Amino acid sequence: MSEDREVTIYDIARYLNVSAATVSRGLKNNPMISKNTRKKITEAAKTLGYQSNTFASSLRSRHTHTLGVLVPRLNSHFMSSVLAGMENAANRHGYNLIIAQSLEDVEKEKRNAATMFNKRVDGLLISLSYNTTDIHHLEPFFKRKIPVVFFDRIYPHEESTSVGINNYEAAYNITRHLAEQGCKRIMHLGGNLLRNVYQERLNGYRQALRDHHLPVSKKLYLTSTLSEQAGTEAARYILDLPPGERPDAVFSANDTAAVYCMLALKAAGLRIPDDIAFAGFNNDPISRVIEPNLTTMDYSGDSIGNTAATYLINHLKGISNLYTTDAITLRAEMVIRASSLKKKLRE
Amino acid sequence: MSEDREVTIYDIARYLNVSAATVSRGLKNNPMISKNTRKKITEAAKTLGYQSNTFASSLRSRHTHTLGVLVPRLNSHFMSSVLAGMENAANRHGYNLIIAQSLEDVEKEKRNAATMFNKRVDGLLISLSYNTTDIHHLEPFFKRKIPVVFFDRIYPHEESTSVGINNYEAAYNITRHLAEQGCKRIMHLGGNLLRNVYQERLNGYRQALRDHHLPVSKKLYLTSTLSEQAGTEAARYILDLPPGERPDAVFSANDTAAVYCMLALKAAGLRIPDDIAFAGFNNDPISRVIEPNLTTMDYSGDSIGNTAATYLINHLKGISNLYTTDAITLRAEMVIRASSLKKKLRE
DNA sequence: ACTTTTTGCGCAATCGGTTGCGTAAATATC
DNA sequence: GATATTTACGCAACCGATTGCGCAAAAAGT
Repeated sequence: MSEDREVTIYDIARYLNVSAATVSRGLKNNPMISKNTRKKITEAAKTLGYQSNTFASSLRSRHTHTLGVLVPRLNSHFMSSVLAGMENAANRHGYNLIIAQSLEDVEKEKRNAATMFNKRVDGLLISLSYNTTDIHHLEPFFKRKIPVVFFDRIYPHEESTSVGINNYEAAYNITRHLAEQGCKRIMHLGGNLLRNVYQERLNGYRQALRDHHLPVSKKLYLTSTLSEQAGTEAARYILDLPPGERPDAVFSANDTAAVYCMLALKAAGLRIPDDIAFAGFNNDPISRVIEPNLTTMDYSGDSIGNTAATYLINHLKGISNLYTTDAITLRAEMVIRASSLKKKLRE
Repeated sequence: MSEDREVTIYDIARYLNVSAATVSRGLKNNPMISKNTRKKITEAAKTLGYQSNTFASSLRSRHTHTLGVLVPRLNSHFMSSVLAGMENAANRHGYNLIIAQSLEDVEKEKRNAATMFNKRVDGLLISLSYNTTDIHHLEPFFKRKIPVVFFDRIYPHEESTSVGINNYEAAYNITRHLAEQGCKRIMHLGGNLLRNVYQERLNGYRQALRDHHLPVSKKLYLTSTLSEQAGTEAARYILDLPPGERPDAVFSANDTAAVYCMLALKAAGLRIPDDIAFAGFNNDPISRVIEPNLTTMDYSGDSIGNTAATYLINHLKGISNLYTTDAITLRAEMVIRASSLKKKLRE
């Protein structure tokens, strides 16, 4: 009952007068063992209260059924959805997640990558920190052929796959939407260009402006961390602009900055969308609470997480091959809400 | 360089002409080994590209430096803050987190608890699912003296500690605040009473009503999952009430339900707070975006996570003893915002 | 009845560190 | 200079499961 020793396969073996090898095989339902013996083993395991020791197993079999997940921050709506999706997929396939956050710091990212490696995760799911410039720290994984899947904030690498959305197209479409609403001076709140997602959104935004013969001005482009504070500061920036140079629309690379910018502008008396239209990115819960509701890009963190994890697991199981796939692009959908619908087009 | 074998302590041992035991001790900075040898070992480890194998180590040393975290859902603002806090504390102390979600399902919670046990986590941090009625599934942990810390949704157990806030008091205070604003018919949107947090909030709410000689009516109490939809439905319920029986204030056990209830009521033409005041719980980001801003209970998920993890780790390190502490109660602070400030008291 | 194939299981090495105990050399003690 | 103590390290037995190989018994084939 409450012994202090662990119950091992040897105990089961002794109990049933078979060898530990047989028990080991029996527990894994190896067809090499007769159905009868297998049943006896499973029963004995239950009555003895056997609990398999995962690392004894891992040590020998050289896989851990564990995936490493390395993210910039855990506490954003998007990221927690991603994690939820990953956990779901992993759990469904009998994998576990060991999760760490870099807090946007390369050094911590490196340390975390090292621990993950030492823990011998079967695969790595990673979204890069703000200021990661190279991925030398992932070399150990590549060397040992431990599959790496990038998601959201990706880094092109020939031995790994990335999962995300078409940020260029999404940004292009959302900017075009603003243009079609009659906006002439469309501003962009962007993030760190080291990260593909922000670079691509900027590119899409710019191209859409050019295609609609709208000004691509440095005054209409701000780069920041896209935090609440950054949103508020962007509002300040806009209000300080000479009236003639003020944007009549803002496309923010995330919802947080958009919403806090809106709040500040509203407080200053600007009307949204009539004085200034708004569009965000992420479809964060706050985008459905702010008034007017925020037009945004909806792409499910859940499916990104799910897809990335499932894909990684399929590779591990040999069902698919990660090395032949460069990128998986998920659908992103524009959700048009009141914040970008100019009156003249409404009626 | 790119060999396929792993670099082990034996390789280092051979390289330096010492024994593997010495290498093992040297790598852990065991003072039994001379400083000189230790330095040589660390250097050799670096040049050979040695990476420790965590489970070989865990197998023998019987601890994994890994904490299991079992939560209902990953993707809520509160929970992701908790996780961020835990990850921080764990990382700081050299521990890792393996995280799983029960999706509010006891069965999944049981399965997850079992895997965590099999992975031999050094400790368990758990917040119970919606419909967990007992904690038999945690017995293996108690039996093997693996420390368990409950957080937020706790379960009294003499061999484990819980970390949370004083829900009774918080609910009492927030209800009193509404009463002091002159609200006479205060409604409560509550959660499943199986979970202490909701039971205690209900108790606090009721006691405050009694103390202020306000009606404690079943009509003014709704229990739900506190989801967005539940919030909207609560609004429907309120609107369907005969005008004389309508509440003039709502205290919701979370912000999500409060906000979606507010949105629906506003859409129906009610004015907040004049027709109906509102208070929530959690200080979720949406509470600062909804108009009017929502009065709520602020308690930091981050500190709950941090405290719970730190406490567990200190126990593991022998710094403190978990078995002597029953509960750790963190501070919760009422944040009064416009949603609960009645005009007459404003001026 | 005799060979061939299949089935069911055991032997023993192995995965990569950890650690109690033993011991030789170096240093201290008197 | 002999004994006591300390320092620094090696030996070898683990930790608990996995797995290639071998072998006997049972089943199938002729």
